[in-house]
Amino acid sequence: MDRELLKGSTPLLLLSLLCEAPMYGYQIIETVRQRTGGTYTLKEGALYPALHKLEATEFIASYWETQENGRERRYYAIQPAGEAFLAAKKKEWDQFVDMVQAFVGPKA
Amino acid sequence: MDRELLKGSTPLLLLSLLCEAPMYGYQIIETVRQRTGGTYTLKEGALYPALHKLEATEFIASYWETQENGRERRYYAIQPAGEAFLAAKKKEWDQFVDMVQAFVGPKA
DNA sequence: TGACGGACCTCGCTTTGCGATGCACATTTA
DNA sequence: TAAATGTGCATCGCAAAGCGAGGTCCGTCA
Repeated sequence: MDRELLKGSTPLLLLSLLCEAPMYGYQIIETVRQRTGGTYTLKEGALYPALHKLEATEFIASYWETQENGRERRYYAIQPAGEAFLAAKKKEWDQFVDMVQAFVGPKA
Repeated sequence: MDRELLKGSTPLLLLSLLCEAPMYGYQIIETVRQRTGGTYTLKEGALYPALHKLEATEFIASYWETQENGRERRYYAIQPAGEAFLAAKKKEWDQFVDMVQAFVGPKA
């Protein structure tokens, strides 16, 4: 998968996922990898900065949770502002797809 | 339109357009602007470098043509290798759209 | 003890679009 | 005739974002 295509779609993916349930970083990577059958492996160098940026703008919030074995995980949960932003981003995404498809033709 | 989304889709757009007919730079910009109803204005700073790169890899070829009034235009035409590349890119694009839609849900 | 995997993160590089700017010449308008 | 607009090419420095690589800590299991 051409990485350049991914640019800009990461926040959309992240917010969509977190809209289902709060998740922690490693879990997000694994979920994406599994759901795409391995075609898309979200990289840590892309994930964490994106997550932190989303948190800085208060579209998501994070909290640490301790597991039974004593280890910690940082969970991220979507916030109301994040849901609104997600809705807007999704609209933009649909427009974008329509636009490109107007040039390359619809999916074969 | 979020410019980050555009990244990576420019070669796809360009090759798709040139697959219809040879075009010159300014014409490409105008065509895109008109077909999208103004929502997407391809910028010169994005267009020319992309065009030149496509030419360097021999996916497209260029030639100068003199108009009746004496002015010159640089036309770009798709090459066989470019058509093959376009087909591959389009497949990748379809996959990409499917992938994202698997997360955000289908178009409303 | 040592390897593996879970889990967090950062840093420098590259790519790419954008905004600004520049140049040259034709046509239109004041 | 002079100025403004439009056509047409192009480059430069900047910002954003993904990537690869690297780093740290800790639990588990052989």
